[in-house]
Amino acid sequence: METTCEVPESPWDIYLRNCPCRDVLDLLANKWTALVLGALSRRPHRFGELRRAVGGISQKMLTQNLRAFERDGLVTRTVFPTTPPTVEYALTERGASAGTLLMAVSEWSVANFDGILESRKEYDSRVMEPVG
Amino acid sequence: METTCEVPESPWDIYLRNCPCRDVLDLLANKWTALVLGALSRRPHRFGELRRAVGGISQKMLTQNLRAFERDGLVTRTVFPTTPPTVEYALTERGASAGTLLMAVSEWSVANFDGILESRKEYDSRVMEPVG
DNA sequence: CGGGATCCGGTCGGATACTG
DNA sequence: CAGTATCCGACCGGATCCCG
Repeated sequence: METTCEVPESPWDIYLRNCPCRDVLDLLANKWTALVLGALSRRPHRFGELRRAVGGISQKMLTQNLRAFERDGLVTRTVFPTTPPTVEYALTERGASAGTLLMAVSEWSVANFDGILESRKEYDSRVMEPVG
Repeated sequence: METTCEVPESPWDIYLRNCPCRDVLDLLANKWTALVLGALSRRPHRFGELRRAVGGISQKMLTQNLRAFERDGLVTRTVFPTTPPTVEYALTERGASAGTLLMAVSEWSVANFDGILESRKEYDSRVMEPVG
């Protein structure tokens, strides 16, 4: 009874141009993935609830992401036959591990934002000024 | 003289629609970011060397990424006045911490690829078959 | 409420050609 | 070698309308 501890090494090399794993990396490296999985990491959400949690995401993109996540076994979609319909999205075990990883990325973005802003200011003044 | 240990909590909330931190998250959640920073995590690279290390990346995208990384203080760009010119890209401390994070994401993609493929097969047969 | 379908502009990103 | 510049197609993603 272990988790994903026993994956020694796959034959896949993600640095190779046609490695099929790129699909997965592209899914994770998506504009909304980190935020959606991050929100679901806290607790299961209903559709509209999730839409409100992730500020700025459109209904289309949320649907598209959730479908992809469901297909890849990252989230489960449960429909309760109420009126109006209630649909709950929750992370699978696999989705939870991805969520943990990506929440770290989100947190890194927040924690390093101020420093990055300063780097940008310094870079821009270095590149733009001389020519003036 | 501390590193980034003392960042208790920024006033930023990345789940808010107009949070400027989204810029940073978008940079990390880019198609090539994880692979480029991952390659640079091993050791500094010259341009062409890096291009070959990250299979499939075009010269344009590599340049674009490296410029953005340099601007945000993730990599340094060092030019040696040789003929032909030698340019070396290396991670800063900030870039190294981002690289560590993103390498975990790459490794997750590889480690979970097989399981995800099975999920897809099962999902597709469940969704496509019934209608025939 | 939880979507599907469609239209459409903007940007991503590859291919190519040229420079020092 | 290490780029810059340009063209251009693909698709990303928002807005809108509609349905059960």
